[in-house]
Parts: sequence; C-alpha cells; structure tokens
Amino acid sequence: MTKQQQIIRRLLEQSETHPTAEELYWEAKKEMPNISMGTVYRNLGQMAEEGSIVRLHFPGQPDHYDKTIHPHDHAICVKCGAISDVELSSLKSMIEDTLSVDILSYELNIQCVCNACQSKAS
Amino acid sequence: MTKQQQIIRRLLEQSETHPTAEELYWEAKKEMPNISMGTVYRNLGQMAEEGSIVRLHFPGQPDHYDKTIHPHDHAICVKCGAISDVELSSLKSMIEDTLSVDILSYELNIQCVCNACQSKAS
DNA sequence: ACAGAAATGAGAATCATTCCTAAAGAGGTG
DNA sequence: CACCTCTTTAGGAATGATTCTCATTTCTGT
Repeated sequence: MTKQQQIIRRLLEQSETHPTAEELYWEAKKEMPNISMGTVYRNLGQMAEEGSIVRLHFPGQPDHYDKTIHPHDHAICVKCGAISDVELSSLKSMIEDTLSVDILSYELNIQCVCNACQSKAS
Repeated sequence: MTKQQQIIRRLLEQSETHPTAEELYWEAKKEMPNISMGTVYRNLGQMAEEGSIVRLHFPGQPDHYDKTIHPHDHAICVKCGAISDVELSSLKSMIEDTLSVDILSYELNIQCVCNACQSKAS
C-alpha cells in the first residue's frame, strides 16, 4: 500500500460528507502537493471494485464516494446538494421477494429538500 | 411541434426497449437523414423536463429514455445489458414513511442477471 | 544491492452531453 | 401573399468527468 493510497483512504474515512474524487484530490494535495488526479481516480476505482468503499452516482454531477459499505441508500438535497445516508432496512428483501432474479446490487437515490433547507425556505 | 420532435417522440413510443439518445438518433436518421444529435438531445431533454418521458441514469453508460412515465423502477442485466421495468408499488410510500422530508423524486436501479441469461449460463 | 513487478505523475484521449451561432422554419397579421 | 417575430434546427465546437498511456519512480523479495 503506497503513501498515496493511505492518504486517500484516510481522507475518505475522516470525511463526514460523501466527497467527490476532485474534493479528495484537493485535500490530498495539501499533504502531498504533486499527487495526481489520475492516482486519486485509480485508487478510488480500485477500492470501489474490491468493495472497501462505495461509489455513488448522481445524475448531472461527478461521482461521490462513501466510506460506509454497510448497505444503505442516499438522499440528495436539490437545494444545498447535501447527501445524507438513509436506512431502508427491508428494501433489499422487498426487491428480492418481488423479482425472481439474482440481485447483484442496487442503488437508490432520492431527490429531496433536506430539513435544514426546508426550515430556511419557510 | 416540429417534424423532428414528432419523429423522436414516435420512435421512443414505438420502442420496446429503453433506448439511448444515440440509438434514437440513428433510427431518426433513417427517416430524416440530416437530423442532428443536438436536436435529439435537446428534445429528449425538454420532454424529460416537462415530464412527458423519463430519463434513466445507469453508471458507466449513456442515459436511457423511457416512454413510461407511470412511476416504476428498473433492473439492468449485467450480462446482456437489457433493461426491464420493475414494479415495486409500495416503495414510494415506504420511503416517505421512513424519511420525514419532501421527496421530489427517486431513482432505483437494480443490477441483476436476467432470466434469459440465467438460463443460458447453466 | 538488484531484477522484476506494481504504482505514480503528467498530460493526452475519450465520450456523452451541452452550448453556440448562423440559417431555416413556423405562426400570426394585415 | 408578404412581412415580421419567435422558435427550432444543423453542424460543429466546447465542456467536463473520467480513463488511458507511458516513461519514470517506488516497492518487494532474495
């Protein structure tokens, strides 16, 4: 495991949000000024592939990465862009009960107005 | 409504799959050889925005378009790429019951091995 | 210390999608 | 029909996230 990998992994682990590759890149750059975007993308890609992190896809914006690999879903606020974790515990079994196919994975993304923005807007 | 719009709309309506913009473009080109990609994208984008069609997002591939606007979800086969409609009728209310926020929309995409590919693989 | 394997940095390449602009088209009015 | 205005189009350039390439650097095992 290289120094770059350690930094990327630690930064994601420490993050309370669901950062993009670019956000992690700028953070990493503070510790290792000549780290490259390619390295950040490559490592995040590998970690996602091996399952030690999760890659999140939201329409019209760059992918985000999630340190939490325990199955859960996400809601994104259309006003502030904040992404929050959502627990829909029975969803997986509900899908499996409904469909008669092998489910490999699924991604549920909810567009909402978060509580903070909801209060402000009033 | 222009001729281009009519063609795009009709082709999507006739389609049994969930075509991409490019697939619709090549189909449209058979009827109107100098229609442009920009026109296809622009019209699909407008229709999706006004809600008369639905835009589907799958990781790592171009967006697909769905003529069916009735709320439903999608499963994509990781072997053949086929996209099928899935009815999970109680999902919306389940999400709304669980979260205490205004849900504007959501997208659930399931990765699976479809029945056809499952049979073949045995 | 040294050979071979793996990872990096820098930047080029890719590819879906959007944007730009001059030209063409549609609609309304007299 | 002729004129004007607003909208849409075709074609191509621009964008932006991501991946790829490859020469160089770093790691690993002996």
